[in-house]
Formats: sequence, structure tokens, C-alpha cells
Amino acid sequence: MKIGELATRTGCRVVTIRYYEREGLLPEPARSEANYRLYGEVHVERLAFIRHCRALDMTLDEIRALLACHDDPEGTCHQADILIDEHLMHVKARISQLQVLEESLVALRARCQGQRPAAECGILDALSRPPQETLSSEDAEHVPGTHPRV
Amino acid sequence: MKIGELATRTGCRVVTIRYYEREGLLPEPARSEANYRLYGEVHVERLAFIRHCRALDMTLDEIRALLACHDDPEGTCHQADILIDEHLMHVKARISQLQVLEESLVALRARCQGQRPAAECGILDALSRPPQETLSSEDAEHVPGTHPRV
DNA sequence: CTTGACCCTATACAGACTATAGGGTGTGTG
DNA sequence: CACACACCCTATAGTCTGTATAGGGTCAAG
Repeated sequence: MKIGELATRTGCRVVTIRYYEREGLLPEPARSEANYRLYGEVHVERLAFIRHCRALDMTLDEIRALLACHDDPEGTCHQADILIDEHLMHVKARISQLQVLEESLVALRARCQGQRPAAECGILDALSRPPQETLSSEDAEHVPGTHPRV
Repeated sequence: MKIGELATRTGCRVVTIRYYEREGLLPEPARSEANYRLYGEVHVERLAFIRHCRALDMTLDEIRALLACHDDPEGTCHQADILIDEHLMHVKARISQLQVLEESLVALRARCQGQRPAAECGILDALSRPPQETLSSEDAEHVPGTHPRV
């Protein structure tokens, strides 16, 4: 099958497939006479594996490591276990961070409801000051990734 | 004060301050004879404002909008309110997504404990298959941002 | 007069793609 | 047969929020 079909079958964009190939996650497929990429079921499975991992928010490096386990069926899966554990810890940590952040935002939002002049706005005021009880982000570590990439 | 002092007083790196200037978030300061940037208290406040917003994970565009409200004390703060509301919704959405993701990972992790050969590993197996009950990420939308930027 | 801490600019890199430019291929219709 | 159109190819640049590097200037202390 050509790249377009692989794309529709896996729900992955054509450009992204080519990107994964460049990154060494997908093996280079055979080519037609017209230099078109020609894929088989192997590629469907491997790409699905990658997309499942991405849906679990693993990095491409993590996926590379899992694929290495997968490609070495004589080894143990201990590495894979550790990787998933660590990833799970990252996810849990992110959730806690975001929950702290949510509280701060709710507190911030409560400081203003409406149509007052900006000079009196509690929100703008609170953001101008050194972090206090209401802002609670004491050491102000940045928590990334709220805004999904389009 | 020079840029290094501004950096230590706000907990922001020197290069980041210059970056904010390039991005138009911080006004261009005066310069010394040796072409060093010279800042005043105004800049400390404005940079603190920016860092508080970043600690709440707002994008630079969102911060630009809040600064515009802040710089127009005759206008109302309605825009600021809306912005915070929308941002809060993003954060809440992210938390829910990550919680779903956490469940999936816990389920995945439960499929293997240990030293079995990779060929029998339930984790690698589950990742290879089409998403099922245990993987639960039915429509497999990607949830970004678990891995903090270093 | 040299050392070291600080400052300057410009450019490239990070991740995980997406977008664009500029071209080739293959099928169906007029 | 000519043309449109969907699909394929490569290469390059952009996204976002910074960080890292190269290559240089300034200034105070020893």
C-alpha cells in the first residue's frame, strides 16, 4: 500500500509518517518504480504501536526504547516495565502540578467579576505583586504543556 | 540596574529577559555608555508580572493580552477576566485528559511484572494491538506536555 | 597587565511535528 | 489526446519558549 492508505488506516498524517521514518522509528519501506513508498502489514503494526505510545504521551525517545525491547524478543521486558513506571510517575507529577495551578487560577479569578476599570481589577493587581497566599505559586516553577499543539 | 541584577531579583535568566525584550513583552530599557541595558523598578514589576503569568502556564500571547489590559487603565478588565476563564478551562481539560491517560498507563503496567522474555511481555503486546478496553484511549487523541522542558 | 565576572550580538538547537515551495505520477473525463 | 485532479516526492522553514554556543567588548580587583 502507498503512504496515503497507511495514513488513513492508522489515523496518522502522511507527513508525520515520513517524519517518523527520518527519525528512525519506522523502517524505510520498499519503493515503487515511481519512487513511491510501499508499505506492508508490518508497517501498519509498527506505526500503530508508535501511535498508541504517543497517545500515552511518550516521547519519541521513549518509544525508540520500547521498540528496541520489542525488536529483541530474546531479551527481558524489564526495561519496558521500568520505562512505563517512570512515565507513569511523570504523568502523576504533572497532574499534581496542574491541580495546584488550577487552585491558583480559581483564586485569581475570584478577585474580579466584571466591568470595573482595569486599574481596579483584582486580577491584574494580584499578578503585579509578589506571589502571596492567593497566588500560592510560591517558588513559581513553570508547569508546561497546558496548551495543546494544534 | 544591569541585566544580571534584574535576573537575580526576579528569578529569571538573563537570556530569557533578552528574549522577552525581543518578543515585545518587556520595553527596551535605556543603555549605558558601554551599551549595557539599564533597568529600573518599572522593569522589575513588569517582569514579575510576566513570570507570575508564566508560572500559571499562560502563553506569551495571553500575557501580551493581559499586559495590554494592564497598560490601558481606562479600559475595563473584562478582557482579562475572559482570558483567565478560558485559561482555567484549558487547565481543567488538561487535568482530565491526563487522568484518563494515567488510568491507561496503570492498566498497561498491570499487564506485566517482571523478568519474562520480551516476547511474552503484556505491555509490549498491548501496545502492538488495536486499542482495546485495557488501553482505553479509544480515539487516541494525543495529550501533550507531560515531559517538562529542561 | 592580566584575570575573571559580567555584558553584547547573532545564530543554531530542542521536540514533535506542520506548512510551503516546486516538482513528478497516475487515473478519469471531455 | 489533452487536461484536471488527487496523490506522491524532496527540501526547507516555521511553530513555541526558551537554551546553548561562538565570538567579542567592558570593568574592577589583584
